Amino acid sequence: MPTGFSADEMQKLDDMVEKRRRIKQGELLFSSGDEFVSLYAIRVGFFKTCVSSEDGREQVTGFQMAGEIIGMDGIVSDHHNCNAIALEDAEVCVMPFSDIEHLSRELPALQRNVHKIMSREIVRENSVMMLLGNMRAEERLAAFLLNLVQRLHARGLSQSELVLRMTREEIGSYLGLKLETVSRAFSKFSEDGIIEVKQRYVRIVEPDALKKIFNPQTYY
Amino acid sequence: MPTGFSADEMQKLDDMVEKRRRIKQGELLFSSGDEFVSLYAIRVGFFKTCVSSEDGREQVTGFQMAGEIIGMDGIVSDHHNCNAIALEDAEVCVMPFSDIEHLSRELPALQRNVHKIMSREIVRENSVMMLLGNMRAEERLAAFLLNLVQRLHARGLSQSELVLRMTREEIGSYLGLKLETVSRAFSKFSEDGIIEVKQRYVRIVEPDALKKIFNPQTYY
DNA sequence: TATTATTTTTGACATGCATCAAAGCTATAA
DNA sequence: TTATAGCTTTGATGCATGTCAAAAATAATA
Repeated sequence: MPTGFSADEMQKLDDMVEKRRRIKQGELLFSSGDEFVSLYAIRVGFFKTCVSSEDGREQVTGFQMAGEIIGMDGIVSDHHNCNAIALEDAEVCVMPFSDIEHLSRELPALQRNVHKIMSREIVRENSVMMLLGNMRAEERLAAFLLNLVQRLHARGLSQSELVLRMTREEIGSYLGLKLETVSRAFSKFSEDGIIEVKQRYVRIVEPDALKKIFNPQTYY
Repeated sequence: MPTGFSADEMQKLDDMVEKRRRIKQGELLFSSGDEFVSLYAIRVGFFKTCVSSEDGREQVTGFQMAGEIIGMDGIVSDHHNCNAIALEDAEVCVMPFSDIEHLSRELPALQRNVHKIMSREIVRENSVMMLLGNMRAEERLAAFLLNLVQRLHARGLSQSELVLRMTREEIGSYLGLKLETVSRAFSKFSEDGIIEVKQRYVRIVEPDALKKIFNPQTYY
């Protein structure tokens, strides 16, 4: 959240985000069909969002970490359109959307922020579409790992080490691959000395090699 | 746009959308990297939006028709993040985003509308992710055709006949398929008597059969 | 009209990933 | 410790879609 607010304005923002909610690993923050009331700012923990078709196929649409906002899918129809599941014990700020709308009429900086957050999600989904539509398995996994460490690094964590919060199956669902294919791609990267993997722990040994796989052209 | 505005408010809305722009077939409304200034409401015509990776692969991220809003990808970074290309001669309303933000502070109904439009785009992209991640070629094409006629029907056009504004290759790019695969799926549907195809013209003979292909479970 | 370019269709073949299966590993509980 | 369940790895095989190629249909241009 940007700064530049007066004390009074800060107070109103604080009031809006005062309510907290804890979600244990495996529990739902919201699910498809729930009435939409609030956006959620993740304080601690890690989530996945997923949609499922009527015949039971599931698509993970994103992984969200601390500092990210979740729930914008619900605005259009006043009902949530996906499930949000905690991949580890988590805590969120509950931000009633009517409060957000009300307050952002007074605070242009907040208004702008809300717009940017939604636009960022649209742009993110655009690049997932590129990934799903055009990339091969190893490119997808490289893109996924690079994106994860980049976001973790932006939160002050390592840019070379990470602990995956999700299973191979969930990664596969996000990347449009089967879990076996994800596992094989991990093994391949490991054999090639690009990463070290031990279950959920991953260390990126050769980030440039990963980037080259993700985007061959830049390194012709 | 919803109603319920006063005469004064309607005037402000009118002022905001007064500027028009014509785009000929094949021309760009905006392209990736352009400074973001305005959203565009399509008055007439048909667009595609696409992103391209540095090594030249292209992904069509959507097809937009009259009455739809385009350009929200630009908000997050103040620069557009995709290309918008007219698939037929088109005309749009230019809506400066600063005006939209300013006015939506006064008009809650407008504010709500802007939020819904962005949320709708997020939800749409979620279902494209499902399509790209989980569905097979014929399911994708069935979903695509059903979505198109549904949107055309909502505009007062036929729910069984349509003229495609895009090539097989563009359909394929949107659906994560090669043009040959799209062509084969069209032929298959045609052989099975589900649709009639003649180049860009398509008539849906058996909508239920299409829905069944799109979503087998509902019809077990 | 003839000519050229673009788009679409169809066939033959190749391949990347899915599927099926089994074993190994890890974590949790008894 | 042993037992159980869940997750991951690896191998063998199959299939849906990609690739390559050529012809047909259509549209654009001279």
